[in-house]
Amino acid sequence: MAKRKAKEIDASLPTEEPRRSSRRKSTKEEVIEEKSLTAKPAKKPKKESGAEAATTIGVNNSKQTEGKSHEDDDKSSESKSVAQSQVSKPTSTGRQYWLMKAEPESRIERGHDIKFSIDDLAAKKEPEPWDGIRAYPARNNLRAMKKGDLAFFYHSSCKVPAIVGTMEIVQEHSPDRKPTASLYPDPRNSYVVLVVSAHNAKAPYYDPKSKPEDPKWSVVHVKFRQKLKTPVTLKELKECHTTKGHVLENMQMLKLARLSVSRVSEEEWRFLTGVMKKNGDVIEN
DNA sequence: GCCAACGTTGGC
DNA sequence: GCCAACGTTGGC
Repeated sequence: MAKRKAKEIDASLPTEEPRRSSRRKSTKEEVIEEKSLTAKPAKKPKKESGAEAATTIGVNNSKQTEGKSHEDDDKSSESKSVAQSQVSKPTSTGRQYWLMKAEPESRIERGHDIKFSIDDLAAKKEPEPWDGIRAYPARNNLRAMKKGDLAFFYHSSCKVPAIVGTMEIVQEHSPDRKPTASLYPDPRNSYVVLVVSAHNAKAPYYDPKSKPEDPKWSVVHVKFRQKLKTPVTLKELKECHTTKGHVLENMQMLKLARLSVSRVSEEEWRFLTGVMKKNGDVIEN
């Protein structure tokens, strides 16, 4: 995310998380509490911490039925465009690896700044929900994540696109429909706090098709692990990718450039962490 | 169900 | 800001 994720396509079940799309009329979910804070507007784009929001505003949590399947994956329309997801082959350790993109520079999406960098993640004290994923393939990858999996944190849409750190999946997918609060600029020189969710038309990731009863988008919660002293740039990744027979020849994020949440094979993970070590970073693992 | 138009992502 | 890639939409 940033979880902005990008959009990917794919199918599978609903999870939740709103992002953009058409409009639906919002229902009561959007509670709006107004407080004028002089604070600054919300920060992270894609993700937003639910916890934080919840406390700020205790709003509808009532429904959250998250129980409903997390598994359904495909409802036809959702599954039609599938991304080629390489089937996940179990790794020797049983742990899976991923690469998740976020935008470290400010960018406004539906009136909301989506910026989210490795430093922003590092500053979090609580598990961070990775939200904003609005493409099925990416969402499917989120749903395939298991607690304990590791992921590279990638900075996209910035001067030097690169893998800049690592994080751990600490909570498997859940609907993105939890109430989350965001601050929106108000004409009166203050900010309005709204409960944001996929079902709120004013939310940056609003998606009219995501119904509370059947969450379409999901989030996973991640925890910061480390920030690289020396990022592994997209440029380097591409050089490997285009080298015949290279370990990164089939790396998903390079084949599907627009996929914001991609799978990293064990071999790719080892190769890349090896590069990081050569660069002088200590990779805990 | 096909496909052209359109929109978005994201590197450059 | 441009543009290529690619997903989505919507008419037929």
